[in-house]
Amino acid sequence: MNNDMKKQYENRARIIKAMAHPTRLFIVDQLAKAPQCVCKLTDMIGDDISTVSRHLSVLKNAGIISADKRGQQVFYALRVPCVLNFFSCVETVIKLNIDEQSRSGIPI
Amino acid sequence: MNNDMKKQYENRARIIKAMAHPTRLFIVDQLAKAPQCVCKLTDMIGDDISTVSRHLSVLKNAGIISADKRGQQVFYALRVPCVLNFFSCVETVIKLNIDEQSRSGIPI
DNA sequence: TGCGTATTTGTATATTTTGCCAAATATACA
DNA sequence: TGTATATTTGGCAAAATATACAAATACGCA
Repeated sequence: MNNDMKKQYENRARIIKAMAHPTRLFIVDQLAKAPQCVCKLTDMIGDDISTVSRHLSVLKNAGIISADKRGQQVFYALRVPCVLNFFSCVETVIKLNIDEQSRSGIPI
Repeated sequence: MNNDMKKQYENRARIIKAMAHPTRLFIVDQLAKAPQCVCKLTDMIGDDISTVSRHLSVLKNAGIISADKRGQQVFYALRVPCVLNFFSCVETVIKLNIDEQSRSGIPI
């Protein structure tokens, strides 16, 4: 693998890594419905607001969400809706795994 | 967020996390073309074979690829082709990021 | 200006992930 | 059986990530 290729895969991995956390997936799901402020998301998630803020900055740095300051509040919005397509594929994987498990789990 | 929801997002994150590494993205890309043995992938990647084997086991545990032993060799194959859809979306994000950067980078 | 609310950032700690070497395992074949 | 090849696994050190608390910052409003 040459250097350019390597960089390309690193860039891709950076985006996917930004999604690879339960809280951040939840955030993406919520922002798909409508932009939300940090406080509202924090209420829903239940972690410390500083933790939620950090998750938001990870998503923002990856370019997946955008921030919009309105008064004291910051509203985050989903910038790239196609990331929602990940979910259906992920569900497919999970379903396949469960099927396989039940198949191998029942001895004859 | 209740406990079931939390588990659901954890399960999803587990799958996505398995993809979130440059080497593993490369592997997925290669296996999309055809199943490959560990040694061939190791040649292409250039890391230690034990490292490649570990990456493969991460993908396998997530259910993204499958293993098939043929003689001394183990051939891995892509189990869920829909993960390839991730790439086009990721490229969209990267392109948007570059566009934005060039827009904000040029002062009037 | 001073206070209250919303958010981010500094810092410390705990946990997870990576990647290599060496050792173990599995298989083919002489 | 003994040897060579392919792969996985144990163990460890370095790096990255996650999380909370405290402190800093930003803003609106009295």
